[in-house]
Amino acid sequence: MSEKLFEKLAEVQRKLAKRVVERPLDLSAVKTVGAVDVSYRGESARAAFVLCSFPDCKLLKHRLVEVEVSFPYVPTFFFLRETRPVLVAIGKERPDVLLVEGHGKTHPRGYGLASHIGLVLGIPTIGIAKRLLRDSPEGSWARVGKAYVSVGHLIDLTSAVEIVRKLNAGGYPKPITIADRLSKGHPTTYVQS
DNA sequence: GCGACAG
DNA sequence: ATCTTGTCGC
Repeated sequence: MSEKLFEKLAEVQRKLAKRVVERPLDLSAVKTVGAVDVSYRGESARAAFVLCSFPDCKLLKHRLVEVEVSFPYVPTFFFLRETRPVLVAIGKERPDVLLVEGHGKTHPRGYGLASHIGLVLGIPTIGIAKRLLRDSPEGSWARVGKAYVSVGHLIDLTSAVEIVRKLNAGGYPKPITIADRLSKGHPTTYVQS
């Protein structure tokens, strides 16, 4: 139906991918880690943001927002659907590094949601996903527990893996799990602060 | 039979 | 993701 539009958007992705910065991140300077995840209820998206201390991973802050869905889910164009809700949930928070549910460079065009959020906010981001997409660039991901980890922006795979390992809890990064439950409204599993 | 591209 | 059913693989 809109084959032309998606080819256009794919070209934009390939272009933006070139602006992604991949470099080591000094872990000793990381004091806070943020995480975002989104769930859906009909036409509204519920996005949760959580802020945790690092490396002890204590919940410092959390926020839940509701935003109207503005784009359908189209494989490899996932970022178009979740960018808005994610940005609203993050608000003015700027964690030292942000975990994003979705891919970073492990995307057929090297530019998934995690990279997009990192580029837009200008902060280090890490992509965390449960499955790989077809045609993922070779060596662009690493498995930590059940999670596929990839570079979002302003970090390299080695640093990303190091961070995710320290946050691993039951096979998935704890901050993401908390954000996931928060977005789905499971009060008892995240209530604290 | 119905199919498998993040969520 | 969400719904939903039974169950497991080409």
